[in-house]
Amino acid sequence: MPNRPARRVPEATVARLPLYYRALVEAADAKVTTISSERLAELAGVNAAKVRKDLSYLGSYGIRGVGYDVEYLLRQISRELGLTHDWPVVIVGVGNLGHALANYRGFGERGFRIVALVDADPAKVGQAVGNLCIEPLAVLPRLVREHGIAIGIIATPAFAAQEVADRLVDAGVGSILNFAPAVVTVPPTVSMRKVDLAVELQILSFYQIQGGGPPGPSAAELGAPEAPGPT
Amino acid sequence: MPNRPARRVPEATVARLPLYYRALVEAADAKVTTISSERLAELAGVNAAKVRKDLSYLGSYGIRGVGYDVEYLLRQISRELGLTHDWPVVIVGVGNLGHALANYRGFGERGFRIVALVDADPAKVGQAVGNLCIEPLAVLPRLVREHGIAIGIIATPAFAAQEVADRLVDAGVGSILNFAPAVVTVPPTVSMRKVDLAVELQILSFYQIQGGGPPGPSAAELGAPEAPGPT
DNA sequence: GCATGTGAATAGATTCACAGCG
DNA sequence: CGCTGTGAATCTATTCACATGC
Repeated sequence: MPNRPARRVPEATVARLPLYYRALVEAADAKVTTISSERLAELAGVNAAKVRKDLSYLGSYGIRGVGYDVEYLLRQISRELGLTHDWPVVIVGVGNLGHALANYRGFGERGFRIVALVDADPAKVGQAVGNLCIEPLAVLPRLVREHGIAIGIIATPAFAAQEVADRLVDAGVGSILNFAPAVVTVPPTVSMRKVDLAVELQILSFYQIQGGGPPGPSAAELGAPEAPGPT
Repeated sequence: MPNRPARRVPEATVARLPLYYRALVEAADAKVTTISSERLAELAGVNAAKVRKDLSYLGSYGIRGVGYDVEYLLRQISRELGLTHDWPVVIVGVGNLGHALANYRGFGERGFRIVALVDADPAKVGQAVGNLCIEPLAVLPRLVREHGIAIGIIATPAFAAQEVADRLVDAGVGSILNFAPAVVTVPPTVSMRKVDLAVELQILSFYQIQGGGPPGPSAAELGAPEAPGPT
C-alpha cells in the first residue's frame, strides 16, 4: 500500500475515472506498459492537465520523467471504482428499453451482471428474457436479499418511477440508475444517476439552432489520433 | 417580442431547460396557469434560485409578486430549445440498443422523429423495424439530404463509432448522440453528446463503495411532493 | 406584500505554469 | 532532461440576499 488514497475525490473527477479505466484497458490490450498523461488524455478524450490533476486525487501513482505504469494504474482505478467487486443488478420495467438493457453486452464485461428482471405488468411476469424470468414487483425485497443486489435500474414509464424508486430503496438498494423521464427523489444515503434520452436530444436541438456546438474546445484539442486496435 | 433573448446561455442552464420544459408541460396539463419559481423548482427537481437565474438568461418572462405564466413560459422555452421545429433523426447501428431506441416512444412525443435506420451489416439491411426498413451505410448522404436530417444517433459497437461519426458529419449532420463506449471526436461546428451506460454504473459503483451518495443535497431539499397527475 | 431578477459572494472545476524528482 | 504533481490563477456554476416593480 504505497500511498494514501487522498481525502475526497471531486465529483467531476469521479465521472472521468471510467474513461481513464477504459483507455487503460485499451492500452493494456495493446501491450503498452507505460503511458504518459498526454497519451492517456488522448485515449480518454480529455486534456493532459486534467488527467494529472484527477489522478493526483487518487494518490501519486506516476513516475516523474516517465509516466504511469499501465497495469498498476489500472489496478488502482479499478479498486477505486469498485470494479474488483461483482455487482449484481436488477432491472425494473421490461419494456423496449428494459429489454434492450437486459440483453446489452457491455454491462457484464465490467462486473455488472443483470441478475433479475422485474415488471409490474402481470402479463409480463413469467416471460423469459435471455436466461432470466420476469418477476413481479412484490418479490423485489427477496431478490435483493438473495442476490445481494446493490444497484437497481429503473426502465419504467415516468408515472411509475417514483414508486419503483421507493421500493428499491426499501428493499435495500443503494444505487439507482434512472431512465424514466421523471423527477425522482431518494434519501441522501442513496445515490442516483439519471439518463434521459429525450433531454439529450433537446440539448442537441438547442445547439443545433444556435448554430455551432457548445462552447469550449469540443474537438480540436481532443481531435488526436483515436485509439488503435479493435476495441 | 417583449424581450431580448439575452446574450449567452450557460451550458449548465441549457442542460436544465428540458427539465423546466417537462415540468411546465405537466403543470399545463394540470390546468395550472401561473407558477412560482419555487413550485417550478419542485417539479423540475432543482432549487428555486437556480430556476430564477436560469430563466433570467432567456429574458424577463416572469411577473414580480406573481410568478410565471405557464403557457407563455412554455412557449419561450420551446422556442429556445427548438421544439417548435420538427427534428428528423437517423439511428446508425440497429443492434439491441438501436432497436430499442427505434421503438422508443418518448422521442416522437417531443418532435424528434426517427426517419431512418442504418446498419453496416449486410445481413440486417432490408429488415423492417417498426415501419422503417434498415438501409446500408452507403446511402447515408442521400437519407440525410432527402429527410433533412440534422441529428444522428450512434448505437454501434465501439470500434465502429468514429467511422460512423465521420460519415454522419460528412453527410451534413450537425448533432450527434453517441451511445457507443468510445471516444469520438467531431469538428467544433458539430455538437455531440455521449451516453455511456457502463460509465454510469461505474460511477454508481464508486459511490456505493464510498458509502453514502455523491455530495450535496442529493435529495432532502429536492425531496418535495412529486408531480401530481399521471404523466 | 410578495416573488422576480440580479449583483455580489461562494464554491467548484479547469487550466496554467513550474518546482520537484526520477 | 522529461513528465509528474500541485499551488496559483482563471473560469464557470451555484447560492445568497435584497432591491425592484408589479
